Order: sequence, then structure tokens, then C-alpha cells
Amino acid sequence: MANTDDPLSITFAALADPTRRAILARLTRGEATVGELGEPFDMSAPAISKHLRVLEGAGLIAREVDARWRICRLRAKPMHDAHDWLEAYRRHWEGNLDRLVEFVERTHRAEARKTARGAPRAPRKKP
Amino acid sequence: MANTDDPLSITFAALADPTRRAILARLTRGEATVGELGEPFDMSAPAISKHLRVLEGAGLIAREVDARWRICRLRAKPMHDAHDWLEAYRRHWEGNLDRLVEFVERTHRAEARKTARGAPRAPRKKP
DNA sequence: CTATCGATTAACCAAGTGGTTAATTGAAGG
DNA sequence: CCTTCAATTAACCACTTGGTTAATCGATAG
Repeated sequence: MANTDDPLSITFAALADPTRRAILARLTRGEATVGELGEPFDMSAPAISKHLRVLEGAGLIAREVDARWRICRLRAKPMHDAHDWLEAYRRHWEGNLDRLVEFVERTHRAEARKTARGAPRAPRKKP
Repeated sequence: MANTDDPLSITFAALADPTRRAILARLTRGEATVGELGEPFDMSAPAISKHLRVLEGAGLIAREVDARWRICRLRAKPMHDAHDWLEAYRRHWEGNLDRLVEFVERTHRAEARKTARGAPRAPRKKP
């Protein structure tokens, strides 16, 4: 993921790591310091720091300095946007549409094979 | 993303690319060949092929061979799962909870600063 | 048979990712 | 002061990613 990517790509890329998703899940139970967030993981502090930087870069968390601690908390707006994007695909999984489309397609193709031998299912130009 | 990653990571990683998201969007309007899918993009055929392989690896599309064409169509199940995962965070963006938490926290911290000078907002051990 | 066409594979490259250890910064405590 | 502690930065590493061009494969059309 380059830092020139669009916000949605940055969000999805940030979510594409189980450690980072676990950190986000932990933050739903309340704010935490970097040390507290890293404690469950068998991972060095710099590694956690990098994960947090990715999450911050995606706008998924906010950090605030408190003395020598960095308090992290959730910023769910990007998840909302990602959720919205996925929402557009809902009709494809509701009502087993996947399997319906598969069935229709299979039927259509078999029939085309029998009749015209290769009549395409779409206006695909055959020279 | 390694191929040993969990399904959710693979799905999010696959979605973290605008070309791949555009391909998925195109497929909501019906199946298409690889050539048709790649036509809108200023990109070589192998590049499209790789994108499709990523999408297929994530279970987001299925390919079927028809003569010399590969017909691609949407498989929305992984999106459904991703959607479900994001759903758990809904309460953090509904009702402007983000800003509410921010306000409460700021107030709490300011007060702590005035009274005990550093009393932590969590059971953070101070040696 | 041969040329062509859709698509993939192979080989390569620049840049990014996820991790490490070592060094650094900044605030608190003795 | 000087040390300790939370956290980050620096430098490095192996591996992945997203793209390229060239070569290959399988099916179709002449």
C-alpha cells in the first residue's frame, strides 16, 4: 500500500492484518496505552509501534500524549466508510443470489452449447 | 500478505486495491471475460490476470473456462464475512459515539490533572 | 497446418510490509 | 543529577506486491 492510495484502500490494507484487527477489537473495550495494546502479542515494541502508525495513518485510531504514555482510542469513521462500501454488495449474498446466478448461468450455457454451439452469453464479438 | 494468512486478512487485502474494487463493482452488473474486465484499465493483461488471481484467492470471484475465454463472476461470501466483522464496530460510529467518548475522556483527564496530578484513567501500575 | 486470439506463466524490477535489534527521546522518580 | 521507563526512530532483513515485457498454452478460424 503506498501512502498515495485512496482512503478506502488504506483502510482495507490496515484491516488486512490480524494483529491490527485484534488491537482495534481491544480498543472497543476502552482506550489503552501502547504498552497495554502490545502486551497480548509476542512481538517487539517497535513492531507494535509500526502497527499503530498504520492504524493511525488509516484514521482508525487517535493517539494522545499523556506524560510518557501514548493513549490510543478508536476512530471508527473509516470502518463506517468501509462498511458502506461493502453494503453495496449485500444483494449479492442475500437470498442466496450467488447460487441462483450460478444455476441460471449453468443452465444458460448448457442450453447454448446444445443449440448454437458457442453462442456467447454476452455480446462478445467473434471475428 | 502471505498465503498463510487467515481468510479475513486475505479478503481485506484483496479489497485494498482500487483496481480490484473496480473489477468487483463491474461484476455486480453481470459476469464478464478477463478481457472485458481489463478493458477500462490502462494496464497490461498480465497485471489484470494477477489482480484476478488475488480476487480468486480471496474467494471473491470464480472463474470458469469457456473455450478460450475465462468467464468471471462475483462470489460475495467473503464480503459478507468482512461486512459482519465491521458490523461489530457499528456502535462506535452510531450516535456520534466517537465524539462523545472524546469529550468524556478529555473532561476526565483534565479533572485528573487538576486533582491528583497524573492519576491514570486505567489501572496502570506506577512503580 | 498455420496464424491468430484470449489468457496465463515466467522472469524480472522497484517499492512496500512486517519483523528484528540497537539507539534515541522525553518525562518521572530517587 | 542520574536512572529508569514508555515509546519511537534508525537501520537492517526476508518476503510480498504490483507492475512490466517476452514467451507459452489452448482453442478457433482460414
